[in-house]
Amino acid sequence: MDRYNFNQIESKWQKIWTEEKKFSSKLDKNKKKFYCLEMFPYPSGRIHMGHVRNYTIGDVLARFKALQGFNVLHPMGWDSFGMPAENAARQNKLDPKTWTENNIANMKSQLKQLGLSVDWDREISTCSPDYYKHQQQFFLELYDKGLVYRKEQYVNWDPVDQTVLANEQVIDGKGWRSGATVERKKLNQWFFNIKKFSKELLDNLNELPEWPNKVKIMQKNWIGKSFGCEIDFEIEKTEKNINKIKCFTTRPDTLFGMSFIAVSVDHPISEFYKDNKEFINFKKECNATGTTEESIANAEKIGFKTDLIAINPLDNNIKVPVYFANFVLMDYGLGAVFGCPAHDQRDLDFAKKYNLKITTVVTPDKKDKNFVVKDEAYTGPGYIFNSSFLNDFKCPDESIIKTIDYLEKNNLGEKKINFRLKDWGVSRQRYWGCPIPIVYDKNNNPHKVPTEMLPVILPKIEKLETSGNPLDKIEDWKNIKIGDKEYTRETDTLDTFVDSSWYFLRFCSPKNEGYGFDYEEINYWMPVDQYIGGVEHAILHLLYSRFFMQALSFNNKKFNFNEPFKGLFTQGMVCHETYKDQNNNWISPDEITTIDGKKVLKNNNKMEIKVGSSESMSKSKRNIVDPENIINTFGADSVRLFILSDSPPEKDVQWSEEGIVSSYKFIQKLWTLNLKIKAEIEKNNPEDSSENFSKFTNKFIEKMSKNLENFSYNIIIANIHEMHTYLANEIKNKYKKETLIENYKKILVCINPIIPHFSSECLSILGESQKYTWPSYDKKMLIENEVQIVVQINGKKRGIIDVKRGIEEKDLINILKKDKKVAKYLVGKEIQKQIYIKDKLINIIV
RNA sequence: GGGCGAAUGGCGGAAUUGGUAGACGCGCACGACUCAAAAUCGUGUUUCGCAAGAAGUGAGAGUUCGAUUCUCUCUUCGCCCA
Repeated sequence: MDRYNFNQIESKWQKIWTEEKKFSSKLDKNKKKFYCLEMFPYPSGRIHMGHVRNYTIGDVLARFKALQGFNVLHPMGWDSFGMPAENAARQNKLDPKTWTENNIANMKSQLKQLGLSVDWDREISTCSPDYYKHQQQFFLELYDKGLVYRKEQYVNWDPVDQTVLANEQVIDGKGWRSGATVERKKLNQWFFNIKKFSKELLDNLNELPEWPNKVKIMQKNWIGKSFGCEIDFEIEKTEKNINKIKCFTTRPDTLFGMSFIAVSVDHPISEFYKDNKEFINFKKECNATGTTEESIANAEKIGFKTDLIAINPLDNNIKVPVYFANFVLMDYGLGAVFGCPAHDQRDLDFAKKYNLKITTVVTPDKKDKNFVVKDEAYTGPGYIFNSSFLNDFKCPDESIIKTIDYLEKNNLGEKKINFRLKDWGVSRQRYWGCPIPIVYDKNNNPHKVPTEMLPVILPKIEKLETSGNPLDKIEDWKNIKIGDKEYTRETDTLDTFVDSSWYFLRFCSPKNEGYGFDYEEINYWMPVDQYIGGVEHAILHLLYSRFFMQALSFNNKKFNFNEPFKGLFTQGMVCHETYKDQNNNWISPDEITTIDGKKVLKNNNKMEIKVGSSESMSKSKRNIVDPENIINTFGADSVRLFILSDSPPEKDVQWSEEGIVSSYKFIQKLWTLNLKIKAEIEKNNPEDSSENFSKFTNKFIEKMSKNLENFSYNIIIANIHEMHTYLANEIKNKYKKETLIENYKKILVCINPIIPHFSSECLSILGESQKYTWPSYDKKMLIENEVQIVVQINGKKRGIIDVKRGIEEKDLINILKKDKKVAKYLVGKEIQKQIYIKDKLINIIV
């Protein structure tokens, strides 16, 4: 019998789709649109299984929606700026542009082999001036709106390489390349004022019901709304002319337990200590720890005692020292907090180290007025005591409100909502990124690059040095005359997260010249109906994109949507077993073969392999399977089928040899079935009773429709297996030609989103052009006349009986009394109670 | 330390609003075809038991006629934040 030649058939259909521009999309207001978007890839050179999974999930949905009659937008592009290109350039002496372009060409052909229904006419690449010129325009637009500003900010500084490091380049406090201890250094950098939209970004999460809860919670925590108040602490007179320190706190009710004030080393009052040698050393010590929140949290809490004394506004007799402390950050709240050691572990650690007073003011038990905190801060609920007028208030809810009321009435402080979210630093001291369209005059004042001089093109670079900021060294690019005035360019480039914060808008009108997008197009296509990608972008990328929409629509009423992604789906990772040889070296799956059920080294000595746990594919563990090899061996449809089959898409999936082989075999089986059906059609049987077949087809369509909507793709594969088993048997019943064609066509359309090449081929054999649409099903036909009723005696299953739909309880009992299997449990017993769920189940209590 | 989620055969995983636990696949076993193997096809496969039957969804309790599903306590694992 003929084998299914996937090679020939898949390339045939891919060619047809390309030539017919089957997936090109146009604005059409008479049609309902569906914007299906997967997170675009970084062009690293080769696609990996994670891409295969991501884009298969999206493609299934895009094809399904297209069959349902939606006007589908399903674009693809390249997130093509970023550090790997620079690193590769240094290693391979190839410039980042060429390296990136080669990679894109390569990955594009790999993606095309998967048979994705992508509109390639809309392809974009963020490193192309056609793209980033609009980004520069947006930057200036935001600048004009006051949403971009420049300020000094700490960065991770590698003193050997003379370069700024990203957080992930800092390993155990050392530079990843030089190994030098990383320092904190202040640099002038550009910021997007994302904090301004904290409230909107938080509140709008409620308008995103199609987002996973998990992601919404992560964003909520990241934005970090906290309710509290700002309190003015009077400072006792010194020669320093400091009258007050303002602190933010969420626990004003513990004010009577206060024993110190801690301020950031960058707090304005540090000006008064800038000549103090000990303070300078202390500040240096603080800066020696990295800039991540984690490193600061894990660092030992240290303080520098000032000569200042603060007075408790609720009780002027309580006077406490003021410290500079390493755990207070200037960019959170006001850069100053008061310490209440009894009810905050960090404050307690600090107080013990510096021998400060510990006053307990919250007791878990209202009657226990002797409760004393010693080694562990008490942060739970309870009642206030030792606190004058606050005594006996319930803590925290009641007591906090009462304290704030008091402070406000007496002008000592005010209620305040604070957000943890920090402004987005977008400057990167890198070459391979979007140039920032700013120039500086001789006094170092920033100016916008005039619109007519955009884009600021990234200059070609001959050789990338290992140290310093590359653009800073290209003198003839850096120095520029505008009119007759001389300027120097901004030599930092934009964070690549900026590139991906608006690409979904560009896809709507990728060739629009004057502006980043066309309003008519985006107002038709946006928002993205279904966005699909890895959960690792749950916070930054998604939050930045949401911010970008806020920023663009700030003082601009031309948008008819305000959130970019209506639906979000986060898929799981692709995992594989890990292997080690006897010497504990990682072994790649390619080097392994199975003999007598044991995994051994293929080539050398047939040495036995240790099989480890399944983990996400990574270079370091060598458990990577290359998609291109797999597609060439088994075909795209087999790969699509397998990557969807074993786990629900939102969970991790384990790649396995057996699995892909089994998918490949299944496609062969489907082909064999197809040939049998074809033969049966040709027989032209005279008559049949087609009711059962139609019922099956109806049910199949219903299941496929439902499971496609719900992303239950793994169940869909099971449904297709069941369909195969059913049809392989059913076609023996000599159906008429018309019956066979009608039902089989519908079934083939249903499997089209999953295995499009196979389905298209079979449909075309049946004479179908490509104009087919998603079949509808008849709800009436889903109802069976015969139903199976589960019979339980005392809650235990004792049998199943077939009866007519809609049978009455009395009649059912009578039948049961005669039923061999069930009757023996009823003989000589009295029925106390019976529960009947119509057409489903009866439970008899005896 | 806090938040979120998960735990079901040898394995991946199914199971509407609480109503037949183990769909489908992998693996394994047996059989057919074959000189033989591969491929293919068929049958079986939660555990204990010859069987009748009993037990069974991480552990323990609870609600219920009935719990994988709801509630509480605990254990382990994963992710995020600190």
